[in-house]
Amino acid sequence: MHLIIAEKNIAAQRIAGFLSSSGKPKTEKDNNVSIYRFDDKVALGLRGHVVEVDFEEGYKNWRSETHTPRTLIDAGIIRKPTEKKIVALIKKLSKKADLVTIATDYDREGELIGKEAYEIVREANKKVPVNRARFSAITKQEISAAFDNPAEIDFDLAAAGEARQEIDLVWGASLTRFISIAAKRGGKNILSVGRVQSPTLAMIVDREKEIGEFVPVPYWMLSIISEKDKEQFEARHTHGRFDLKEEAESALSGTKEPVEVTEKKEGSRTDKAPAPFDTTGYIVAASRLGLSASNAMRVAEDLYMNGYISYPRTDNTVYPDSLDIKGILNEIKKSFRRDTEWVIANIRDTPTKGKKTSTDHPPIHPTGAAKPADLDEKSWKVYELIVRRFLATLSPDARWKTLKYLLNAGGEEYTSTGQRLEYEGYRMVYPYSQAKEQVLPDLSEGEKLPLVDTVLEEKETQPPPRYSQSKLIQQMEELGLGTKSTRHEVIGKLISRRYVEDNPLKPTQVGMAVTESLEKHATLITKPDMTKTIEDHMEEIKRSSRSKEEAVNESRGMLNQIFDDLEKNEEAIGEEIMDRTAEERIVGKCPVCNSNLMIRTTKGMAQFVGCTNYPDCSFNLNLPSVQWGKAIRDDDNICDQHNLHHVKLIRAGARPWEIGCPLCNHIRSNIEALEMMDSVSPEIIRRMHENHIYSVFEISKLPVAEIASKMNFSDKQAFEFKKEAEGVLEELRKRSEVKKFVRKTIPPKKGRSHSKVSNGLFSLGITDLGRLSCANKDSLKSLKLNDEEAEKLIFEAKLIHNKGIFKEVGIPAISVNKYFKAGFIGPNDLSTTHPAYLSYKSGINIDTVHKHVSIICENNGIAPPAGMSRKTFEKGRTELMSLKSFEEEMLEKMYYAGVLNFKTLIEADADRLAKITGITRKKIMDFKKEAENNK
DNA sequence: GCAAGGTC
Repeated sequence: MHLIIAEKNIAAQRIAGFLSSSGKPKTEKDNNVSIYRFDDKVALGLRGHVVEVDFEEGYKNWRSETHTPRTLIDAGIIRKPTEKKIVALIKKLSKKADLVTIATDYDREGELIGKEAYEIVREANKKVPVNRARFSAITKQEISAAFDNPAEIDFDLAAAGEARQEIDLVWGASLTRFISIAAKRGGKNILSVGRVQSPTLAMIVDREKEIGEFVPVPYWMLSIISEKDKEQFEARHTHGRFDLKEEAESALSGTKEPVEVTEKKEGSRTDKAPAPFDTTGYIVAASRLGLSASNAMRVAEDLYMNGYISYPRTDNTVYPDSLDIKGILNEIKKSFRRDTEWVIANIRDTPTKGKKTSTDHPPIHPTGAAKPADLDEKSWKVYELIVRRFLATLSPDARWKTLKYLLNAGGEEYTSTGQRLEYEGYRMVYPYSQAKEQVLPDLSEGEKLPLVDTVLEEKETQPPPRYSQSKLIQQMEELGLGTKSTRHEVIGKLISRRYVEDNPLKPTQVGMAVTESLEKHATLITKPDMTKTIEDHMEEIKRSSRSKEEAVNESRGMLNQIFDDLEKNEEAIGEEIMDRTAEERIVGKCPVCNSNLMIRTTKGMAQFVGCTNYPDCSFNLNLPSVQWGKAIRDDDNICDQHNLHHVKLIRAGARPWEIGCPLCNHIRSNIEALEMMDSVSPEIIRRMHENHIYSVFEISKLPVAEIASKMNFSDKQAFEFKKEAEGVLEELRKRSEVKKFVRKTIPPKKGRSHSKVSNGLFSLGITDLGRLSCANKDSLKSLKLNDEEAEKLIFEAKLIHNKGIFKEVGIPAISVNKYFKAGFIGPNDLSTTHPAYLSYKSGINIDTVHKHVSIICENNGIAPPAGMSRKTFEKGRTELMSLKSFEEEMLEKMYYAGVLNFKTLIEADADRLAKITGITRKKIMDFKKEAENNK
């Protein structure tokens, strides 16, 4: 059997299709991995890398005393499977194989992925021959050729890839750990460092600095408006930019009618049809359609998976000769008939070419016809873009006619340029670039025209713009940072680490602080040059003029030197970062003491804005807890009234929640509770706010004397005011108990949210669990609860409420639970049931039961039943059990009826006892007689 | 818990 291993499932499927004699391989699933069988061959797809590098055992703990971040540099490196099912399947199939062909992508990483598969094959089968098929596109022609002329795995090329992996791991992991620990950050807040991400972040930080340091310089532009045959046109002064206003003004005053045409230049310009799409080119074009880099890649991936376009991750901008361009045109003609026919009729000699050729995949092009109805709106826009780009690369260049006039007005020289599309060319089918026609009237040299207007504009030089995602990706590509598949992910990583934010990209304080620390102490990792060096070394490894070990060890040496410096400065680095990031949490000045107000989080989940002068100043403002998102300062918005930065809560996968000004928010969220206090009026609220008191809670915490002086109250008034606040707090506490209870007890339904039910209860006057526990079932109908739910709500409330009462009088929770379990859920159940029965049912011994019953009775003003010792109780039980034909289960019934020994049996009324216990009167009479005799 | 690189 011949085993064929491709880089991914789809590739395996298509390769099998091209190689099979019938054209229809048999698809099977083995442990959820697809395999394709045909002609005694099996094709199987990997999922890219199926193993990953990691450190050997013993380096898991970040804060280990012995295995510090530095020790990672020389730690042993292992490779461990990440796709266990695929690895197992390869082993299983290898055992039966008599030939294995590695058919991974034709690039360095593909060679490494292939070598990984080779190692797995070898583990299971030492002898089977393994060869390598190389192809640049999965077309019938290339695949057949590759399998007809198989080659060998290039182990040197794979080793080059391994060197890259090991260097990235060692640098990334050791520096990430070091800087995170120095800045005391863990969990989700770690500070990551890497060969690609750190230089990328540095680019964004550098740009931000340039913008910050930019000093705008004013300049002046002068132009005139003239006309011919009522058609106006504009001309600019040939001096261009005037740096001095006086010069511009003197040129303006020198400008006089008539405007004379001194020169006319006509020409033409070729407007080249665009090159085929590689990944970067595609992302840039898609961003003009409003797609972010990661969205663009996701949509393209989806189109690829459905067979509409070719593989979207490619560095190639030159169509390979094997590409069946006519075939593709025929296919897309189904969806773009007119455009395709035009292209076929006007096709250029050879398709356009870009600057980059590579062996991995062809440029992105359509592979199948889609109709708008097959795709969602966004996918269709992208598909159309890719089809039109493909058509454009086969279309003739466009041509523009250009026209330039030189004009003289009173000795001042002006110029006007125009252009007109002479031949549309590729623009017929590719309407995405917005070059505009600029039409000028037809003038001849020597012609004199009127001066309609003059325009003197003051302008300013502009700072460079922040990077957009697509611009950054282009820049990364230029510097060799990342790959076609990872560049957009790197940006995502910087955002999720909170190093950068917004679009265009802006660094945060954390991003800047980390970059500056690294630039100071580990410059190498912040520069694109590191990637270049690694590339050079990889090239040498590939040519076997350097060994992998040599390259990795050289890199380790450099990293060790860096750590000499880092470890010396660990404390300073940590403090620098922590100081800088603290700044990001300051929202403004404390209205009480004018210190800084800062966003803080307690050890639990609570977040608030508090004064940095605490405990001397206790001013603080509540924020929603972390579960709603992490509170961060909104740099762009400041409250007009309180002069504080707005705050927003950010949470992965959710839109930011704009809290607005934290003080306004605090006032807003406390006003309702304040208004529950009878003595609160708008005037009182005004006085409170003046003294920075905003909530009922704050009133309850203030000393009476302070309330009196701040609010201008008498001591008695202040005392009452505080008491009232405490009352409201208690009321609120009970309400929140009810809310919590409702959430726990009743499942939410459409139109009946938890808060609707709670608020409904409040409006019925049911504001605590006690009231709910004795509510009428029917009165809850208005809350859209069915009978069963209303009953449940009341019953559960009773349980909780009564538990509270039991607890209050001093019955321990363990006993209460036993009573509840036995079905005694209220104080009345205890006071009206015989202690013997209570004890029997609950399993609590009689002394204890008696104590509990006495407590309840005392509290209700009832005389407690006579006491009974455990010994007496047990003796009575033995007596009853000794009766002839007395059965165990009768005990329960007797206890229930208050019969617990011979004495009480003899005293009991036989008829009543028979009725309660359901035991026949005759039997009871027998028992009574026997008891009498044995007394 | 860390990188960058594949792929989903």
